[in-house]
Amino acid sequence: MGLNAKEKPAKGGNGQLTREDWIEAARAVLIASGVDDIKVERLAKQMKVTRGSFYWHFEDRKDLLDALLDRWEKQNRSEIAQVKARSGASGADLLEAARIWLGEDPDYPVFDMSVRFWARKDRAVAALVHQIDEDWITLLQSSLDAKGFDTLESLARARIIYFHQIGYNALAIQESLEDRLRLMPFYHKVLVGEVAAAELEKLVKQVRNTVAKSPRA
Amino acid sequence: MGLNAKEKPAKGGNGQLTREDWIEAARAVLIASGVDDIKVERLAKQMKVTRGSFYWHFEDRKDLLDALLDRWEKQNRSEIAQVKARSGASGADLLEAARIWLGEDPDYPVFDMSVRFWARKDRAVAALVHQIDEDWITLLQSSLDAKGFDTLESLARARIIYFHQIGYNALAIQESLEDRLRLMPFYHKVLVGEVAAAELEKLVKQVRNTVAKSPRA
DNA sequence: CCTTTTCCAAACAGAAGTGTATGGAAAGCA
DNA sequence: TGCTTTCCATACACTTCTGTTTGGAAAAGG
Repeated sequence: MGLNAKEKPAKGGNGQLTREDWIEAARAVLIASGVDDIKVERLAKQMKVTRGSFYWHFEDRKDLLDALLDRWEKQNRSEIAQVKARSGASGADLLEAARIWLGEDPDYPVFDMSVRFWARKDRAVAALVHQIDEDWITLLQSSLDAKGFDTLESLARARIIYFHQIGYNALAIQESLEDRLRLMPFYHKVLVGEVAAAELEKLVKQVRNTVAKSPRA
Repeated sequence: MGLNAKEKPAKGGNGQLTREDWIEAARAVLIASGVDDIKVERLAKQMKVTRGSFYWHFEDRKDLLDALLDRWEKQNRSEIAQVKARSGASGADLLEAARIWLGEDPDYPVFDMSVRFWARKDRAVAALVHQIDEDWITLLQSSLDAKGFDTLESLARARIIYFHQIGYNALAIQESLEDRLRLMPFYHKVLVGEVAAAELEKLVKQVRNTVAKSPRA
């Protein structure tokens, strides 16, 4: 019920559907209601074609899901790389991570959670997710190491930061960005143990700009 | 595939199946693979009866799911009440919460996450989950208030603690209890800002006992 | 012992979904 | 223009799931 009517015709340029079109539609369903609701038949109906089209672009349903997972992996690796790249000797990695988690793709948190839940039913997905998690935590830990914490405390703090973010995504909290930004100084104080008022101020402004450019639905 | 063979006959005492038997089986499936995999037919096959039995005990599939959700709610409310009850003027609420989250039911975290994901497809579930979350956070915040933090910082800390726990559950991390207990002093230091070595030591012992009594599968 | 309940089996009706085989239009190329 | 490749429609076979109906065995009550 709801969006069974006319979606955007999309159609990758001319009148034809591309592989990407299918993946994008599947991603939307994954975000909206989870892997199990990704049905070839529904997607076809939604895109106003028959399943014949799908089975030309894809081997089978699993082929589509693999492509979707691949997308998630690429996005995460890209983000990790961005954080690594943008944080030089300044040691501002945490703020860079915050920028990613707060701004960018508005419905990425839900996408992420959907993949995490999907992982419970698929060993391969689970392995990939776990690997990405390790990379994130290691990145955060090394950043905290550079700040002077000893190894074990760095690990504890890195995990708190990362788990907190995942937990926040899991709760799918609907709060205004302003409310969340208001709490950020406290978050930073607790998690990193210092204030860094100037850098925080800069971050908040940047996040506001990013969000302004990609308004919510 | 896998557990299609002979489960425990269960059968609530004599040879008959009870409503609880069905709910328990459904809970197992929910934990293993999510709501969408709770199928009347599969449950019946697993319990070696026909669906005729199910439709005698339950109105329909939704009736079963409602019962399952009710179970989750009761368990959470009970836990919140326990934490409230056991923490008197000592202000040790956080450690009480930790005891609950670490010890008790070994696969509760997964149960919890399953419900959270289920909430994405069902407004009623979402509302209930959100309400429980609010209760937990409020409880934690009031505890931190009592420790002397001002209101806004208490909220930030409460959320970090709670989100961290949920995030930990979401990642479904397979680490030994020992490893996690080893990090606890750091967690406590970061999240609460003090050490409390004595109380922590007591908690760790109690958790070990609790787990020893209910061994993992 | 006879009659209700209680609990489940069996069979029916129907929806929704996957994958395959085949044909056909329309664009691309020669 | 004729041929081939690209992309999709149509139809078929099969599986899985829900919910209903009806009947029957077996315990419970009288």
